[in-house]
Amino acid sequence: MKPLKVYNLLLLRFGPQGWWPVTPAGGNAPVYRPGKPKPENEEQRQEIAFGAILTQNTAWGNVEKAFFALHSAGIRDAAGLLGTKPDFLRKLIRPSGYYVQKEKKLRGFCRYLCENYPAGLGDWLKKPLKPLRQELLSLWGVGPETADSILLYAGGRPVFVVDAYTLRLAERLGWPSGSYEKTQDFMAGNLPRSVKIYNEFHALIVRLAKERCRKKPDCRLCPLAKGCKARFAVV
DNA sequence: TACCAGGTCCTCG
DNA sequence: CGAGGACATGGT
Repeated sequence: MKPLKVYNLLLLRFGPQGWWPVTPAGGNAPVYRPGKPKPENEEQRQEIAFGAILTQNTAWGNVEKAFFALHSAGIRDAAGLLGTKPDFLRKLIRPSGYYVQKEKKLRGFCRYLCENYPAGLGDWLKKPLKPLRQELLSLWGVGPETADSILLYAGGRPVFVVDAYTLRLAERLGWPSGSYEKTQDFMAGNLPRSVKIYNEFHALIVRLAKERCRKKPDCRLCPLAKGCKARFAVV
């Protein structure tokens, strides 16, 4: 089964997912927003970048708790974050796990942003794609998935995001799955170069992986069962 | 209780 | 390179 077919089946079954969730003006928790695929302002772009770091190998619900604490403390952007002391910031983001590492990652990202792109993340993310991605990857704590999530969801750049779910699905469907890059190249090579599709597809894969294509897959009612190698698996 | 979650870094061989 | 371990909280 080809990627575009899978995309259409998932979209048919689940509908638009409204990624990436961001906190509305005045709110204190991120919400999904189907129909509005772009961040509306600089604050939201930065929140997406923070979320991309905080959600590393972590359940999103725990990231939401961290955002709630950050927002309750009045921290909504890089400048605010840089105004905190390490110990205090660690406490705020503690529910998201790996809080000693993540405090460093967030602060490092914010420091780099403020020092090199005072006009903001939106400005930074307009640079030419290839070197821009390399620049993100050069930051400590920003790996391929985090960089690509920032590029796609905060920057609206055409980069397909691969995650653990995508690799698992690729494996089960018989797509290239050995490494991040192999799966990413395959997806990019078999889909229109569309930010809309990259955005929605990744979100739909996460939805499918949580609902059906778990580590122990439950293939009953899976919209992809018909063309999948693992189709006989049941909880 | 044990396993898992929208990874990344470091160290070895 | 690539495999293996460390990093950590909260939900089921």
